[in-house]
Amino acid sequence: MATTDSTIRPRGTARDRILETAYELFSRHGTRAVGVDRIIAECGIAKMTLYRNFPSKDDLILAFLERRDERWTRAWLQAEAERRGATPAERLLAIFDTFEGWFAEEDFEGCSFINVMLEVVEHDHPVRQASVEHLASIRAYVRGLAEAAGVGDAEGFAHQWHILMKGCIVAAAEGDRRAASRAREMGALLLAHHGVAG
Amino acid sequence: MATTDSTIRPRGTARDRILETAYELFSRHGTRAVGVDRIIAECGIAKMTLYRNFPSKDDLILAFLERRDERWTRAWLQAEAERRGATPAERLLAIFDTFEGWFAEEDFEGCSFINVMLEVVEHDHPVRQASVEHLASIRAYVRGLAEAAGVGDAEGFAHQWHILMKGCIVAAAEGDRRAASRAREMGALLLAHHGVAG
DNA sequence: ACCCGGCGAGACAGACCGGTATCATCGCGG
DNA sequence: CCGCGATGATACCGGTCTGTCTCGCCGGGT
Repeated sequence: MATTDSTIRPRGTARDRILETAYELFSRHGTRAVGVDRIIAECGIAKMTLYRNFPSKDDLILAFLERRDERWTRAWLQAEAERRGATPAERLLAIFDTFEGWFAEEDFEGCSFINVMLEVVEHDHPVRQASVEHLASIRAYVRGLAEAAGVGDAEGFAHQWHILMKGCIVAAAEGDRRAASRAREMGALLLAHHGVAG
Repeated sequence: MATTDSTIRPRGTARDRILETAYELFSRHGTRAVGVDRIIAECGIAKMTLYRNFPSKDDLILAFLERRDERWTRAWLQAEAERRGATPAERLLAIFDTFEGWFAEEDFEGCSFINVMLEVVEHDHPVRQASVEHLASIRAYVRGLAEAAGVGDAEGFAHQWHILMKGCIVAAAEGDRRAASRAREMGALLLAHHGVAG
């Protein structure tokens, strides 16, 4: 193998430790509020090591968004939806059941894709574009479920479902602890409107 | 009158010119992206004059949010809803018709209350709290319309309606130009579910 | 044995930020 | 006519940010 785990390094490569720390800090406090100095201080790594692995802070943010997609979107949200629901319609509604527990967490951090998209004001900035693309990939998952549920206009349905998701996430950030069930109720109405049995 | 308009000052008091410039810049580019240096440069006013009228930048942001409430929420959104709709239910739906034109604007700036709330991470920061309160005042207006429309749980209805509003604003920021009509359709479903004739 | 590359530590540069201090000027009221 | 308060212009201060540079260490392959 290339590298053994018996090295002095506590866990994984330097790059991975940096990305792991950045993930924690960026997701909890935002990418603008966290500086590179804090990241290197909290994972005990040299600044040059960070800049050798990531040419700029923006590149680190892009890697963070990618990891957020892997963990939050796929390994958590999609996995929970599939675990909780058997049919496509059940899985769509299970998204909001999953959100309910998420919103109740002590340190609810919100949706990083929305947060980053809104805090980067330049319309053609790569970090903003990446956030928009990651949001689109969430919507693509919803669209897949809608198609499997037999919804006619799956694309339009996915956009509407995503509006419910984003709206209740913002409401939760605002302090509404029942935002998930409120959105779920509207989701059920939307499913019924498309002739899907709830 | 206290002051004549024949003074050298082009328009209004210094405080008002500062707030006017800050309103334009903050609403279009965000409060963090715009520094006080840019504000004073663009309205041709001395820095000390700004700090004599507003003790700190945060105070200026609070005044900006107040003006945003006056202009955007009351003078624009509520006025448009009342102009376009005759009945409470029509006025609720007219919110999304009004949004449609807003989203289509070249320099669509999004909802400043959402933007500021999400960019200020400290939970007890006065600027964040003010944003949350301004959002609540929008919801209170929706609640009033819901009560007038004869909705049973007007408070819960208002929270749901507000989720649709916030969700489609975020979707519009993402680039979805049909976000308003998508939300309007769900609004009609919600009204029908509460037994209100659409 | 030796060197070399990755690494930690920290100083440093250059830019920008919010906020303060100074000084000349100008309008207006007494 | 004189003085005073508000203003404009500008320099300045301390802090923070991203990103660069240097130095010394250490471990592993040849």
